[in-house]
Amino acid sequence: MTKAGYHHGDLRRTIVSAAVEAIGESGLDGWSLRELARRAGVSHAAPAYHFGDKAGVLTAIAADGFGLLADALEEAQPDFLAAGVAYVGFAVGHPVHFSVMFQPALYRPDDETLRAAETRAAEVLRKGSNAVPGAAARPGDATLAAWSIAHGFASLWISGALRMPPDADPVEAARPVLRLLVGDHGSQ
Amino acid sequence: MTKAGYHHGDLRRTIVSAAVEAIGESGLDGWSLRELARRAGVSHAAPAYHFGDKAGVLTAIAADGFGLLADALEEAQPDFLAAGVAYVGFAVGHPVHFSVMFQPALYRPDDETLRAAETRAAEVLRKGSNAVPGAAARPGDATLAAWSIAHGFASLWISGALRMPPDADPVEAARPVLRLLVGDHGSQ
DNA sequence: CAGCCAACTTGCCAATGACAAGATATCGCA
DNA sequence: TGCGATATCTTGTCATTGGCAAGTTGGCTG
Repeated sequence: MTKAGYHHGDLRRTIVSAAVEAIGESGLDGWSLRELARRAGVSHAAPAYHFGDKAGVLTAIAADGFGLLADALEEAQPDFLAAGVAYVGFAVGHPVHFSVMFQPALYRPDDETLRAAETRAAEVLRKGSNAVPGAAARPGDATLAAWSIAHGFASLWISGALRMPPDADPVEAARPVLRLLVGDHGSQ
Repeated sequence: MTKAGYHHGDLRRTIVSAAVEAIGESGLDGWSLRELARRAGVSHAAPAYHFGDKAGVLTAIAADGFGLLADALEEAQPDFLAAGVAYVGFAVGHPVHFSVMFQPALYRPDDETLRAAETRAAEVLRKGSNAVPGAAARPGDATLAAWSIAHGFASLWISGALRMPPDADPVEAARPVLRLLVGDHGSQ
């Protein structure tokens, strides 16, 4: 609900973008509110007005992230394998959002905007998880397995633990891996 | 190679323990070198002598973590499902180590001690991964899948994203989930 | 045009990370 | 035993930061 056209225009969004960029460059604790203010050309306390503190900025990033993730997953429906691949694609494409999202200690998990996006993303996962072999017997486990393998692959890729060649395509690398769990059922 | 019996005795280990504890209480950026120094009863600059900076402390934590992980995995050999369960058990039992380990931006990935432990842990994964169905065709993918599902489950559990009841046992919850990938082959 | 309020700014303080220089205890060695 | 070398720790310092309080600006409304 940011009203555009004030002193700066849309400082809120500017700050979030700058934060994502800064974190991408210098890591999760290589940024400061004051640096964001400088980048945006405002005074050192301006960010605090919109976000309160650092956790506020990270809350906004996480909320954006869950929104983007939900979008990506919904677009891949109803092909569940494609949804898994999309999960990895989102994570690798937005590593800062992804990293923040799954460290709730960094932000305010009870934020309203955030929880809405979070719920939306979780729904897509639950809906499509019956494509996993053996899902009928224990549907909860199938959801967990699918979520886990996509999340794990994405996390490991981002962290660099997989030591892939720099030009490797994470999305194409993920597909055969996810297929080992989901099988060749493909859609539905 | 810390020689014990100096002024403090074993400040290096004391600081690492205090850091793990502090991070566990207040999160990854809720601690300071000065706080660790106070807890250990030394001057504010003492930690810097042993670790240089914050990244140095986190490097030590990550190295310890990879060592502990390698121990846990080796103990579970040759049952690959058990190794997966052990992976989750380590992560949930040492969430601070686990979180740090897979955020290389926080520490110095080229540290010697660290790389040794890291390599040892990676070896165990590679060795046992042929228990995954379809592993013969694409052994690399089977390793990735197994690592991903265990890593993903652990990460999601620690982050709280799974919204499990507080008394739930992560290790027992993981077993049927991992079995969906590994199958009932059990050992070797 | 008068007042109101959102959107900033200015000023401030304790805490921190990092560095430099000094102090001290232990150890090797004559 | 004594002495110097060295690892370990302390003291002092400085720029930077997060966060708070209080002031200011500029558009909007009635």
